[in-house]
Amino acid sequence: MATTETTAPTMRADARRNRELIVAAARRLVAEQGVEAQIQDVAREAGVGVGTVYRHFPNKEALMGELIAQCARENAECGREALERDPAEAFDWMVRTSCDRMAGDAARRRVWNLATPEAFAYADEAKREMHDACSVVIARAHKAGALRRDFKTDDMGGLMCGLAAAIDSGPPGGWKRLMEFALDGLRPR
Amino acid sequence: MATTETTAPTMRADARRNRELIVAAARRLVAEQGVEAQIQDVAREAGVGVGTVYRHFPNKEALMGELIAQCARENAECGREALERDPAEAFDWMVRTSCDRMAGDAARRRVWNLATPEAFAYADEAKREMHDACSVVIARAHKAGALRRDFKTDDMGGLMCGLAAAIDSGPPGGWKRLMEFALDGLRPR
Amino acid sequence: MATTETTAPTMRADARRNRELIVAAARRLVAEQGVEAQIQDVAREAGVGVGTVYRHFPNKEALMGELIAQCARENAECGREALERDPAEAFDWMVRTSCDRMAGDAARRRVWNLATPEAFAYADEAKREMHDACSVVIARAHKAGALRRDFKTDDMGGLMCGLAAAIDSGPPGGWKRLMEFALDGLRPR
Amino acid sequence: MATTETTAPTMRADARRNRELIVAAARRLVAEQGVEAQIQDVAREAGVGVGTVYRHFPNKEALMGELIAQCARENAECGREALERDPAEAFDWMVRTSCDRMAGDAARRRVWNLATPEAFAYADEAKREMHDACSVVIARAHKAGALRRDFKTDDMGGLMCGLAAAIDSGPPGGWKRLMEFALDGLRPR
DNA sequence: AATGAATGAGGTTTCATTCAT
DNA sequence: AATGAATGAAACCTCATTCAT
Repeated sequence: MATTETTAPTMRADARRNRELIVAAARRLVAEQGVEAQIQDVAREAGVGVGTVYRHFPNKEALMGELIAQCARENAECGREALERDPAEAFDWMVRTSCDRMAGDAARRRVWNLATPEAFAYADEAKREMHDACSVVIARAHKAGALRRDFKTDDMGGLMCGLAAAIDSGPPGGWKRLMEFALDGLRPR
Repeated sequence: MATTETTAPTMRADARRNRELIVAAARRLVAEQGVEAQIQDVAREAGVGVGTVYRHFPNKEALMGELIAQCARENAECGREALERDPAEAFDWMVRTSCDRMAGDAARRRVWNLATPEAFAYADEAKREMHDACSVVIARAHKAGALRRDFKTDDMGGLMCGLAAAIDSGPPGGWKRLMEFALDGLRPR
Repeated sequence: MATTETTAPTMRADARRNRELIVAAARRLVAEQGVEAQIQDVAREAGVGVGTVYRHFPNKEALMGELIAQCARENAECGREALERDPAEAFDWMVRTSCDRMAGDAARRRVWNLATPEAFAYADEAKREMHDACSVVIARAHKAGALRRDFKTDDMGGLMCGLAAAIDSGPPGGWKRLMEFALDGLRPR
Repeated sequence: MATTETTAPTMRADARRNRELIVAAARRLVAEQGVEAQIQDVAREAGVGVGTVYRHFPNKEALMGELIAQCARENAECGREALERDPAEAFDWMVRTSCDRMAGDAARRRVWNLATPEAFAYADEAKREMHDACSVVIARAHKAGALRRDFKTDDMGGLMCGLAAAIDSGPPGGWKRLMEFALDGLRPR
């Protein structure tokens, strides 16, 4: 489960702590400023030197990639949580919960629309994890007759990116209606 | 009537031509590289000097703002075109047509998710124009019973931003199904 | 004669002046500190901004390459001056004069032993010019019986690099005896 | 008699071994990359941590100084070996052998032209050792009439630096002719 | 004694903007 | 009005050195 991109269990305790501080700091700054956030500021916010950031991430793209990976993992977790619910409602719950969490965390939604392709490459494994988790929820929803059969797992990316963008634009809270419209559109006729 | 953002009729013919060349060049580069496109490159692509770019736009944000304004005006135009259609189908036609055009022109969709708030400020008037055009289409669609009454004009921004993001992510053409799902979701139950 | 690496005659007068100031400043600093000399310092020494250095040279290697090219051209010039002398003495004169000039200008000797291969690549044309000038001097010296026939033009590089290194090490002026020993060794037995 | 620069006999066996591993690693890397070689890489190549490098050498210059000292000692050794030969040929043998060994070991020649004065300061004792060994060979060669009387021990440095530079520049093996020219030049007329 | 994570000054390079020509 | 050379703050990244483990 732990990968090279993830906090390795073999890492020294203080190094692991620093790595987490860095990612958390980056996430906070990306929430405020988008991917324009600067490495110097990330370092200061994390309370470490720039060199420490570069010890953990070879360059800025890699750090952004880790942020994407983290958000992807959180979405995957959201999908896994959904598995404990009634298959007829799990898909809606997953989408609503993901949106709620994106609404409460600007980094979590901005990362999808702002990062470069290179940064995305660093998050490949996490994206697969997210994809896998969603595909189970979607399959069950199909079986329960709660989701249009022509909605495929590959559509999830576009859906969530779209909702992320919708949350970021428009007035606060205005996205909720849009999300419900989308969910309505996804239910079998 | 003419504002600083619009091509002033009092402008010398060659100046107006330069302005148009600059905006067109910027649009081409933004399509390729997003807002990271550099002024220097815009100038070269337009066949003018950087100084000329700055004669027409006080800074980069203003140029991006003009791009946003241009795209907003195109969407407004799309709304006005829709008025010539059956009110029951005009809204869907407007959304489908806008998406088609965004799909064929990366600048037209990226500009919404990448520009800074400052850049958006430069496009205020055009946004109002877009808003006005859409609100007529939406009002007629409501009256024709073709659109949920709880979909408001203010939701258009989020909808279009969301669809723009969906087009940019996911496989080519994959957005079409998502768009239809969204339109389905917007029809009265 | 003018190449892209050379001051182009089409360049604006002030730009050409700046370019020359930059190269001269770089040469002074390389004389003092070797290729470790910093671009910031070169800019300050030249009285221009860093950006101006980078407008004229894409990167540090290119600037060092221009220094190498300049020194190579000066050596070529030295070879051409030698052609006005008695072929029996021209080779010795060329070597002695080049060494004298290297001794009086640390950059002119250090550049050969300190620069990276990438920097050398920028000076290819100038090196060819130097090679061509030397080969004429050498051919005439061979014909005049003033130079061992087994000394080839391709040996010039090693000879001059060796003498440059010898000048830089050892006590001031001590290189002169070494140079004369070398010249003695190059005369036919 | 043992100095801080030399492997102290009081050093623990494993410490002495580490010191040797570090110097050997440094030499390998300097052969490849010159003095630009990084301490981090030296440590990895030696199979120790950076801290261990700094336990043995106060700073990078000191490590480079030890490399210079080592090469100087090897040259001194070469001089001592020459003492077992016919005084009439010993000088030539010493020069040829040193060049051969420099040709086969890039570090052994680069160290002379790339190191800083500070690094050289660390190698003072070894340089004296080299100087002493050479002066005996030279004195005997003078007595045997095999070497110009105006070639002094102090010229050895310049000669060897020059030959090192000549080996490094020019085509592989091309230096041999140059070296023989130089030796010819050093024989009494 | 050894390790390697952390530091941060300092390096190269970029690019929005200004201004002399 | 147009040009493009010049500017320099600020970005990213490196690496010799220190220090907690």
